[in-house]
Amino acid sequence: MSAKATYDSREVEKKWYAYWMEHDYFRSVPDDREPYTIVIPPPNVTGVLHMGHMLNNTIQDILIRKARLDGKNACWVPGTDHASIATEAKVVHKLREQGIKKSDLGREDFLKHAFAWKEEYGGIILKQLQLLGASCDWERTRFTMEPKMYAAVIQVFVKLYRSGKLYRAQRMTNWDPEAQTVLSNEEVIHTDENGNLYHVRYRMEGTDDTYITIATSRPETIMADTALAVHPDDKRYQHFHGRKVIVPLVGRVVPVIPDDYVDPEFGTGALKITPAHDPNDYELGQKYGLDVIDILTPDGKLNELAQVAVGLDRIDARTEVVKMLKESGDLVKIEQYRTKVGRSERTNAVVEPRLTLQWFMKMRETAATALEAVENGEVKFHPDNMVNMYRSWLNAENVRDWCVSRQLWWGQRIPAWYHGEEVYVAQTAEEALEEARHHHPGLTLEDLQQDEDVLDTWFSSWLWPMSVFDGFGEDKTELAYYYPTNDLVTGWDIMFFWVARMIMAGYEFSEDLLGEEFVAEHGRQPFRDVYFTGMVRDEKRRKMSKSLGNSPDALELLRTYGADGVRYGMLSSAAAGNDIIFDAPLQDGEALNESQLCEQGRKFCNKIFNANRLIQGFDVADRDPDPAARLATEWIEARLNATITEVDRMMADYRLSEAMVTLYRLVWSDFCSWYLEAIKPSDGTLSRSTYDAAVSVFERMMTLLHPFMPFITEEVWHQLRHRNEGQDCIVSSWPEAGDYDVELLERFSRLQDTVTHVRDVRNQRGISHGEPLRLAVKKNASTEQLLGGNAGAGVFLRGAGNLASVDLVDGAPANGLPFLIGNDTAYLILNGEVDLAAERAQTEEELTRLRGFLKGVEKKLSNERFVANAPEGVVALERKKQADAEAKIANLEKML
RNA sequence: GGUCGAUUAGCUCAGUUGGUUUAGAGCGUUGCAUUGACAUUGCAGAGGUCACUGGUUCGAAUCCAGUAUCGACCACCA
Repeated sequence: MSAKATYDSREVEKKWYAYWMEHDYFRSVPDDREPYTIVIPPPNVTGVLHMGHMLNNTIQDILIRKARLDGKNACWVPGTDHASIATEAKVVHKLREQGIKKSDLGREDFLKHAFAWKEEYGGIILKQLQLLGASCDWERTRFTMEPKMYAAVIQVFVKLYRSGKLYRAQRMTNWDPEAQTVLSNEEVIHTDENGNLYHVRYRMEGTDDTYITIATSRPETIMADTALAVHPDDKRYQHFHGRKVIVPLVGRVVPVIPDDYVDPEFGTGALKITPAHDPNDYELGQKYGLDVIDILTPDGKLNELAQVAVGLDRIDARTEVVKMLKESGDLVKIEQYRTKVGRSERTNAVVEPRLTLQWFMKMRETAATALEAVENGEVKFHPDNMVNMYRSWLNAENVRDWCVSRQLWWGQRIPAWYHGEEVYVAQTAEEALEEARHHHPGLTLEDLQQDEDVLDTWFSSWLWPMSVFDGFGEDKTELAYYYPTNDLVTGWDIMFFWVARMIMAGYEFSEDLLGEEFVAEHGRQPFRDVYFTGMVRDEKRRKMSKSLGNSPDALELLRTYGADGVRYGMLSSAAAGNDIIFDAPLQDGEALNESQLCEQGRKFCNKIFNANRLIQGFDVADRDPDPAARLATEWIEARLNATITEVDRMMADYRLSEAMVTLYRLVWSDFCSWYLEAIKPSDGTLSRSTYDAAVSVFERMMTLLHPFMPFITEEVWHQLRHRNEGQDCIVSSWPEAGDYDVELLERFSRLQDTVTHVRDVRNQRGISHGEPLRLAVKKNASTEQLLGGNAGAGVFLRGAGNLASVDLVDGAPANGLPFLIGNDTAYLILNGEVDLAAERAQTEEELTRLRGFLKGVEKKLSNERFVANAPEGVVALERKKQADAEAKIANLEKML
């Protein structure tokens, strides 16, 4: 037995993690067992562990450890994502600090820097996951930019191009002027921001004082205006139809177009049309054949076409243009206005609509397939109401083609080679050349120009469940064994980015890779179940993010509460899909928050640790068990089996949080508070059979708890039986739920109620627990069953309630305080006088409550339709309620 | 503007196809307890007309409709 009364998580965690690694317990290779597979949502290679990671990796670890205990071949594949724009932004930033500009470096040198950065910082997060206890197969660690995965991406691009799903087009796209790349719609975050609505007047051509006033939030783009628009029915502006107006500052003459796109209610009812810098205006421009005048440079400055404010950043240009408009008298007024501004998810730069030439993937058909997969249950969502969000993303009206090219260097370079206007898509330059030579026999490699752009990060992530098993390589053994994976655990915020696209990839490629026969048998889906975790938010319900600085230090948390404590804390408030609120630790502890839950987890570890110390401290002798211990042992076995049954059901339904809380109560309340107290011997010596039973129950509880709290359970598991190497909790078996005696559980709970009542009486009357009292129970068939025969019940009551005697009697004893055990009368005999009046009042209060209850039940039973329609069992139950209440009332009345 | 979700004890939340003695947990709170597992503790108590209004049903926290409040997501309103 350890001398310390406090559990030291750090030492234990370090020891067991190293031990598990040494024994290769996380390792998975294909064999005869049923596989159970999870692929990690690969964190950004330069990422640092935050609360969201802790939550979702805890859940994955619980699932994988449970599967391991179930005897499956559990395989959890870890890895990192190259996160093209996020990482490139970081590298650019770092280089800038060193005075190096990305453009001065060139692609190759830049990539050298990027890889150096990756070598230095990449994978820190994976080390941090180990501190959490994550039992990933680390030998399988993958990286989305490693050669094999790079090759898979290229292969897929070529295939999709050849099947006609990829195309290149000039489109209005979201441009990040800081990263100088295009963004997908999903990478743009729209938020409400304060802005101004500028009212600017345009003079009608050929007049001196006829003006039309428009409202715009972007005055700096008026130099790119190529028209004005008004609603055709708007009386105010009908005299402008067919006329031309003059754009202030630049003097361009542009037409006024009537179009019902314009909302006459908004602003002034007149709208400037700037096709180059607004998606809607672009549409209108297309419709009316307007010029597109792009006045912005790729880094968001005004170019020569703007004529004024040239060289200024668009933000500064706005100030300048407003000043100039003021001076020219064309600025009518400025209105305060709250507007949506789109910012880049990664750089936070204000996104500019910009006409660019990009690669797109056709989504309509693919999205329909992916939607179907979830609708028909081939992929199940937990919680299942997430399907609604998924549906709204993927339905034909909302889905748009996926812009897959990015103007970055850190990523898979698009395998397209150009010869003038011609495009050759192939795995390699040589293949592209070969193809090109069909048309131009004399070409050489120098004549072909590879696309400068790389692919969207998600264009590699969507292959993850297949590419981690080298599914695109020659050898399909691994893919055929592990695919489809079982569970995917991720936040709902990347449902479209990632989950949907993996499903698309699964349906798009699995048959190619594995064959018709395989997919007919196993399906095409990349995973069968998706567990959506909630977002971890702070106390103001803001999403935790580094930029807000509102995320607690994950490593500090692990140090303070231990991995088991943190895992407990993360999970205990995290029902699937629900956001969880995580506060920074509070000094006064007034409100419950997540770190308090971690504290609770830490206390739980300590409780387990001390329960083990108690058991280890018992002496054991070969003798008959104490009757109370025998009864308590039968009971705890039944409780354990009942709990396993419950927990099994919860785990199958992905109600992990509930399962853990159920086990918490079993350990703390049932096992420690009731069972251990019941078997605790007065002389410190336990019968062997009781000791063995206690150890056996404890051991099974440790296995049940192991997926949730792996370290403490492994530690105690070993100490309990002084186990040797190789006999380890992590690879033991999940306990089977045996049959249990419901009647026993019910009987024991009546005994517990009796004890509670005795303690309550002591509390109320200030009778110390040390003072023995006597209990007399009215003798009848039911109480004889409860207390007679098996002497254990009486001994148990005597011990737990400190009663000198427990007797079955016929009459009411003197100084007896009557109360009910179930429906039966009992008397607690005090050593002094009994305050009859107070007792009477209490009894009467109880009587009133019971009579009310009985009335309700009787009303129900007197309802003929209830008796006729309700199932037999329910009616019988109501009858029993009625009989019980009547018996209780009769007993109470007699007491009075 | 559209869609989805929430509203249960002071706080944070469970409540699994409507029915098990008239709702559960943790924390907080109140009272009592301290020399051998644990004060990172034990025992006990108080605390809820399940947002509101109607409806369906023999029966509703649970299903339906409406109202109120809050939240999330999507959407091109300059």
